[in-house]
Amino acid sequence: MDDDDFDLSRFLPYALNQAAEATSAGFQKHYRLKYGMLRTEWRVLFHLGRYGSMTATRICERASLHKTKVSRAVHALEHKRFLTREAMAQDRRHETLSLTRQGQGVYADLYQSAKAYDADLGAHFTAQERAVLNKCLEKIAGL
Amino acid sequence: MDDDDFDLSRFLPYALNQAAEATSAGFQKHYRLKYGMLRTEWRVLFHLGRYGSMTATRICERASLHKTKVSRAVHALEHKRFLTREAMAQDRRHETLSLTRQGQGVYADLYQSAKAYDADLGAHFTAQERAVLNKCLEKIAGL
DNA sequence: AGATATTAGTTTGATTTGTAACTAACAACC
DNA sequence: GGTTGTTAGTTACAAATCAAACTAATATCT
Repeated sequence: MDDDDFDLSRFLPYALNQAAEATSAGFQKHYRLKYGMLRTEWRVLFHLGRYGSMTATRICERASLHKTKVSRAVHALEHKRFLTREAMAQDRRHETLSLTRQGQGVYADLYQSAKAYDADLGAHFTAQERAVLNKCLEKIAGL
Repeated sequence: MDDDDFDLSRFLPYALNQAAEATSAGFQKHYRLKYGMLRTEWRVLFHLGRYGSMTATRICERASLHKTKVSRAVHALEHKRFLTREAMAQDRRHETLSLTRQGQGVYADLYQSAKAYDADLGAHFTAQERAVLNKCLEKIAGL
């Protein structure tokens, strides 16, 4: 093909995926090896741990996850006894999900790992670069 | 948990995945609907189209893809008659992969789509932001 | 030459994901 | 009070992915 001004490593969908893969692979060790959790499970756990009890649908919205994915993650976390569910009185279709004591412990642990991992990654950039990066990613995610 | 200085949307593995998801979903339409291709297939096609004939292993290295994924993508592309393979004379384990005329046409088409899509995305940022973003992503991908 | 080790790529079976159809609880309307 | 519609969450089946074992070609070492 004739022009040379387009490099695959600069094509955003590609570059973002490569970067996401690289960082995810690194963080996976923490939740996968130690607790046998999957990516979606970790996300659900984190949402509940960080933002408090909420319903599955709310997690779907917040995390842009499909409800089947969340449904399965919730079952897995329940099976590991990291969370419990309780149907709401006024509308029994809704189930409030809450971390158990154990789940909170796991969250606290992973939360520390996440902070440390993020700090490691952040060390490669200046505060300004980091700010721009965050802003761009936020904007892109909201498209 | 006690501190509030850690937001999930600022945790790099998470933020990168969200951004990658968002952009990938948008671009998928071009190769999936039109040509029935999967993500890995598109990547393989693009590598061959942009950087010329090469062996499967070389694509694995360049794209950080596992060989089974590439193997399947190559079979799929071959079946669609977008590429051909030819064993090298000096070492018949190596197969040189090359796009067919048809494959080149598909590449040319998707290449245009990619450029246009990337330009659309880029319109949301200043040149400087874009430069920082590229630099950061490149650095992260190489960790 | 013959045994052992590497390398390119493929295949297989288990895990994970995606899509779409489904159930159950509620709401609204007549 | 029954039909119709909507929403929360689940289940079932197909498609995609991952890990590990495998085949075949070559290289190495004696």
